[in-house]
Amino acid sequence: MKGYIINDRRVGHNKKGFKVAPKIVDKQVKKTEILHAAMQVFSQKGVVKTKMIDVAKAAGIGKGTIYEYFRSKEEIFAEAFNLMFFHIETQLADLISGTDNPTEKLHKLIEVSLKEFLEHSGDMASIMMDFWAEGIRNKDTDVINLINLEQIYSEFRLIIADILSDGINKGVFRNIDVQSMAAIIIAVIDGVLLQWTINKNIIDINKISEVMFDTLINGIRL
Amino acid sequence: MKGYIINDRRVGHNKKGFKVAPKIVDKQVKKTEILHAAMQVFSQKGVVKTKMIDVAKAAGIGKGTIYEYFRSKEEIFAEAFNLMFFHIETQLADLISGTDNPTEKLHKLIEVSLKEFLEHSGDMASIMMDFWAEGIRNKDTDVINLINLEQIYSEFRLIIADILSDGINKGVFRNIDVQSMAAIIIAVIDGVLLQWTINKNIIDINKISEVMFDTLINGIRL
Amino acid sequence: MKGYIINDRRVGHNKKGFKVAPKIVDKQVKKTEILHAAMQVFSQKGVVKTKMIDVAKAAGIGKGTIYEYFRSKEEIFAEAFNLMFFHIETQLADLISGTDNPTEKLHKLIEVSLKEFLEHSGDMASIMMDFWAEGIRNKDTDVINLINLEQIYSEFRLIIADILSDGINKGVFRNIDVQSMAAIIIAVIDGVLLQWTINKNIIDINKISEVMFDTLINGIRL
Amino acid sequence: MKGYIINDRRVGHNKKGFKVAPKIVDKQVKKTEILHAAMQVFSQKGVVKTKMIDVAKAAGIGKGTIYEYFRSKEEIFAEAFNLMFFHIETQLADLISGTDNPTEKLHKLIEVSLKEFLEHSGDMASIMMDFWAEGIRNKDTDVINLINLEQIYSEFRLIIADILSDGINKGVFRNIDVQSMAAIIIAVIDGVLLQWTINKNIIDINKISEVMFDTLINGIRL
DNA sequence: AATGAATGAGGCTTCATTCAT
DNA sequence: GATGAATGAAGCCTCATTCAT
Repeated sequence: MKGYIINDRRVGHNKKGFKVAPKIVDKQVKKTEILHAAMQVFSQKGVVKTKMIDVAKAAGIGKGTIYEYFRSKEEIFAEAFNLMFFHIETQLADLISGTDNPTEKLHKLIEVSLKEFLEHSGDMASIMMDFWAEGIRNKDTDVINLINLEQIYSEFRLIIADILSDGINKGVFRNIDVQSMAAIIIAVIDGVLLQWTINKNIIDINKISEVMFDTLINGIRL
Repeated sequence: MKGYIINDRRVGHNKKGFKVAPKIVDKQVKKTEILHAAMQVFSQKGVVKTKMIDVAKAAGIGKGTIYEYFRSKEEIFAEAFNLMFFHIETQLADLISGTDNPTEKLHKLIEVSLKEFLEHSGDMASIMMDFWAEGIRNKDTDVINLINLEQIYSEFRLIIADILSDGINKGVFRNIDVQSMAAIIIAVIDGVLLQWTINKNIIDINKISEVMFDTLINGIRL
Repeated sequence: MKGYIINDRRVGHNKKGFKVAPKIVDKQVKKTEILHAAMQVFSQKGVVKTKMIDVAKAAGIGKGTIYEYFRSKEEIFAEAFNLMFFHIETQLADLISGTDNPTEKLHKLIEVSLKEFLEHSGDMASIMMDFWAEGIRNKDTDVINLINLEQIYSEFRLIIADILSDGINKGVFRNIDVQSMAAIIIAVIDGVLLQWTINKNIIDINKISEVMFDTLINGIRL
Repeated sequence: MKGYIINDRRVGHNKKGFKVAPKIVDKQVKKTEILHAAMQVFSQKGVVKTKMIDVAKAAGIGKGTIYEYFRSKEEIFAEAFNLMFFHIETQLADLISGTDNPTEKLHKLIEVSLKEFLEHSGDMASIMMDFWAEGIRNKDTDVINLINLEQIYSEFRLIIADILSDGINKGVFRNIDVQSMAAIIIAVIDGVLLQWTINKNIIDINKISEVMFDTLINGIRL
């Protein structure tokens, strides 16, 4: 984890040599406020259609003020992107750490990623889809330095691969290719979120979640 | 001759019956040419970053000429989108119709969608991801009338649900919820394509395809 | 009169020395056809909003064909403009020549210009207003060479001034400034046509025509 | 300082109560500045030929700045149009209110509308003609909502009809149709302005003004 | 530090005119 | 002669970013 969020709150020094930390903390707080406002707007209008003035209004500040905290629109996007995935990763790590049972971990993983996630933070799913779309689009441009979809997915795959390896070692799962299986599990989750984004009414997340877990476990258990 | 298409059904007659000499251009063919040029550019720069002038240059025509064939940038996008999914659907239908065995059908479905598809039309995957991203982004705007992601996904789900129902009836698959399972199968394919788009080197499509099919069949067979 | 319409139908010669008049007549005829088609469209859409393709369609010919007969859109406009005023001038001259009585002449002038004119060629009024508007707008541009609003108005004033002078000589009218009075009479007619163009329902041409003539005669009679 | 207007009521407060330093620009004043610049250009090039960049240059600002004050080119036109007629109406009302004598009122009306008006604001006449031409052309389009030539003329007719009715009641004018006469009086003024616009040298406004008033009074007095 | 007025590069689209057939 | 496909100059407008206050 690159530590995008919990990062360099450097302690500054004024001309007279005294330490001045508070100001910098304030800056960080306000930056996060703007970020949250931006995410709010992103989820409503999509990244491309979101204008700087929209973000400013949502944050209750002036348009120019944004540039005190971010270099560009792209940077806002990138930081929001990273903030979101940091949240998700943290949430997942927490839930998974609640048990030692690999099957249980997978169950939680799917449940949290789909059911809980959608029910409690539906908006987030929309933003994620949008970030994701934007991430794809920008895979060959400058933003590549700011948002690293590749790294994020690698990390997710690693987490899941670990669970699977653990399950295999414990004799719960059969000896599958954990790298591929990890990719597949992430794929299903992403794919379902996508379909849900397209039409929230047709996709019955509860049923799908259940069927997915059943099939998965049936498919990989020893 | 900037690649005009010459064909034989072009000699028109004016009101007085005299032969006239209209330019020998099949509008439909040229339209398709432009569409292919556009898709080429889309796959390289992404839809949003593709400018009309880019499409024009790629098609070897003038900027204004595009508007002889398309009303707007959005229309080009929508038609390219539909063209692509028409191709995919046709391809899938063809392959699936080659056998009566539901298991075999699923195998082909996955293989074509992933392995074959990527190997033989890698660019298409990139465009599809991009279209898809764009489709999500525009789900609440005017484009909704031109590209209907919702309908396309419904059709895909239907095709797969039919295979599954057939398998259940034939006693090959256990009695799963076919709607959910269909959504899940599509989800995996989409999700894997996504990861592949993000990093083509890490995702081993052959392995994944195999693991996916194994797990799926293991998971749903009676 | 510059003779815009009745002009140089030159007799051409082909390579072998034989006279070939017919072709040239045809050209003139077709040119006039296009002109009439153009005027039709002008009256419906206004000059600026009329596109070459509109004129072509109205004339039942191809877009490019227009350029066989006219150098530019502006030339079409100018020739249509002149054609129209030539018609009007001819009509007026005809009517006025029907009597020797100056009062009668003024009566006819007003009646033809307003009542008859509007009743029988309402469309023409619209075009005229539009031509006129366009003439004003282009008073400082190239078109000045093609349409000469200035000359046309001078000619109109001359016709009316002659009637007035005649009336003064005959002891029917008092000794007014005929130049000014001529300008005024034209002004009323133009101004009423304008108001009629703006709202055809409110302006009662019959009443106005009557009141105008009464007031005028009352105002200038000896 | 490109001609910013500085005034004293500009110190704003943000949510937290701190003073902020907004640019010292009175939006309304600047809007009017742009409007005047636009009218300047309109009078020189005509409305249609006036481009946004022309207006920007004339106002000494950037192209984009215009859009901070006006939604579109059409809106600039409409507001300039209304501003102009507001000026005229105000001027007329002022002058007419200076006396109770209907004859005197008509005299002033004509004199102001022609002589004074032209002498002191010659440019305005050109713009008015142009606005007017544009108003005619756009009588069937969207602009109808912004500039209402119809309503403006109705108001003018009403003002004049009132004067005439007053004169008739006072036994100064004979019992003419006031509606028609009002239309006619406006018509003469418009028509004379038109001819003056076409050729400023030939039209002797002083003489015409005098002749017009004489003839009118002669024509309508009891 | 905060602001929003100002800006101009850049994009889409229109349409008069050209020209190969 | 007739045609309409092709074109690109030109125009309106958007919006991220700058910067004076």
